[in-house]
Amino acid sequence: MGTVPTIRDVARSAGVAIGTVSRVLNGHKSVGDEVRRRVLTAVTSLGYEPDVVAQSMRLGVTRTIACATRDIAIPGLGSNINAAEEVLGRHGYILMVATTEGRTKRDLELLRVFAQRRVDAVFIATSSEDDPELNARLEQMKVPVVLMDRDAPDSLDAVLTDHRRGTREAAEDLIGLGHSRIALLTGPASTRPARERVRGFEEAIASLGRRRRECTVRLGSFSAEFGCREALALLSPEPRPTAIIAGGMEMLAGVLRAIRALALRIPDDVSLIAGADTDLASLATPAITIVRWSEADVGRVAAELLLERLQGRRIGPARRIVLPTELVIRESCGAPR
Amino acid sequence: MGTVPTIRDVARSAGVAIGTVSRVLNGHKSVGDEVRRRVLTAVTSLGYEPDVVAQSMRLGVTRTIACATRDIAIPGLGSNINAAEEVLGRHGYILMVATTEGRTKRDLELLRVFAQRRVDAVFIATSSEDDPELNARLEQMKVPVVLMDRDAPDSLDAVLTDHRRGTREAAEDLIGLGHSRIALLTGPASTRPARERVRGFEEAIASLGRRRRECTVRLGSFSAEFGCREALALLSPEPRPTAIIAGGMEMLAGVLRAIRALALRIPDDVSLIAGADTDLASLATPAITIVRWSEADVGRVAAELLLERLQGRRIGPARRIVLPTELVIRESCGAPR
DNA sequence: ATGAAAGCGCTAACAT
DNA sequence: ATGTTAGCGCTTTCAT
Repeated sequence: MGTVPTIRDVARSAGVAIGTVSRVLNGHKSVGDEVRRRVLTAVTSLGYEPDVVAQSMRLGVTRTIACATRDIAIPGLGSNINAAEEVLGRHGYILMVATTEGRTKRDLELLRVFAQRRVDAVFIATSSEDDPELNARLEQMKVPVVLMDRDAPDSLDAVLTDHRRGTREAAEDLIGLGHSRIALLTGPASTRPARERVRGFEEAIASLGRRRRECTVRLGSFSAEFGCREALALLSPEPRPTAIIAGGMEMLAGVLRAIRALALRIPDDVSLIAGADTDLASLATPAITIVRWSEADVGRVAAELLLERLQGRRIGPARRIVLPTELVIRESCGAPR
Repeated sequence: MGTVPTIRDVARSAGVAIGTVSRVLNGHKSVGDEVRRRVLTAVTSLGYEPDVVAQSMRLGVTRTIACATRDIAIPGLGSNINAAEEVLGRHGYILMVATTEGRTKRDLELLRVFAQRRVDAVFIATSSEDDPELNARLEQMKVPVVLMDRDAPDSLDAVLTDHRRGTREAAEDLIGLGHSRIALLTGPASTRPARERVRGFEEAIASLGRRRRECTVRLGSFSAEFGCREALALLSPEPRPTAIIAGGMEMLAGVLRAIRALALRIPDDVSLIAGADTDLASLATPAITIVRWSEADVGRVAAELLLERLQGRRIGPARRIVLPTELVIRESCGAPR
């Protein structure tokens, strides 16, 4: 038999009706011991595996969850997806992943693909929070959606990180050290992490009074390239910032490259605080002070929110869960010269 | 209408038969312009999205590809999956991902899940290549399988990396510098990358003559923890190795931690060469000499092999594609003291 | 306790 | 050019 066996083959081989096979496989009580045994024997001898596609069709659920992010290779995102996959997997769900490359068009395209594939839920870090069409489509989804580090549209569940507090504490630390020419580099204003970082930054530099004008904010992209380019532009001409906050998971590498290229010393020439706890941050010389949070927790919590919705344990309005950040002081900050 | 519209709803709304709707949607020529227009209007006004589950059931293909690896958060693996997802996505396939945590039991479990879900193909970096049951199941898969950096069972397509050459060149470089007490740290012998590194290493140290006995090989795990533990054990007692090759993508971080903990200097006290090109390797102080290869290429090539099989462009025997490595000399190696 | 049959949404073969 | 229908593999309702 060169073909994949179906429930019908099992039934024939066991000499029972297909309904009975189904009952055995799904653990229904009302099946005779002798019949059950025969069915199970047939199953193993044929190497039968139930067709999940057919089950999905019949049951109306796919036990599949979709996940869309900018790029899986970004340090923290792997941990995030890993963690989510782990809890989802324990409940029989499987993860479908796709990347958006930060293009809103691609978000829209993926939402459509996910709908067509009848996934049971989606979690997504959208490319932009202020695209009206994307927001509308997000709200029109027929399945639960959990936003990761995004808070619009606000009708959806979201798992957030307290970047505002993290950045505020980072800036306060720098100010405490005597800095006033501080630069914040982060992603596009259309994403919450960037906006929140700016808010936290502004809250902190308010204490600088009129000297706060010496501070700079550069928004644009979370990429290392952006970090490198902007740091280069910022640090080349005098007077240059005496401290930089690299607000994003990938950005540290870029900023570090710029600092090396200019042969600047940390923290003597420039103090540096990075977002995200990576091997690079902890093992760079000097070790880099960071705003730490757990992307694995984000993934885990997102998966749990999803499960609550899927299991009907929760039907109320959207929830937002804000996960904490922590400033980890290392050796990359000192007093300005 | 609170429910998801089906092709039947579209047909009713457009006043045609469902077969006609199907034909319009699938771009068959023999449909009148007027009718086509009516159908399309109905589709958009109802917000109809074809049910891919039903299509899969009917057509017998899911346009879904499964991917199993130890851990998505490992630096290179994200790039690998990213690249694969990108080429697969262009052809209408979507990726399902799952992690094995390096446990063979989990590989087996996933193979079964993938079979039940009727994925069209799978690519996998197995946890072990010498588990007879796993190998048997791999060969029994009814769909194309591509191995990533594994070469058993040999009836399957595989995309490999030339770790042997990479490690040989690394060791030769070290020997050229005057080292003879060289240690190689890498993963379990049940995986090809570890075995190949050992081969390359032994080829290189053969030139050492009887002094080759001073060299050490430690196999066990690709994890940073293993790297740290082994490096600690190796470097603590005298006489210690004068050079270490960290053979794995995650291992550099662990070895670096150990070296820091022992307050050793690179390259004065110990020379170091790492596998995989990470931000950490290029931005550490001193910058770390590495064996470079492209995980993104591995993912891309694997995806292309899969597509060839899926599109029937290839039916022959298994192919193995070996991707090159390159030794990138930086500042972490010097003459032994 | 078990069998028979309907039906999930779709495509393609067969009619007309 | 378009309508009708079988059937993909399964679960579940309805009989018996």
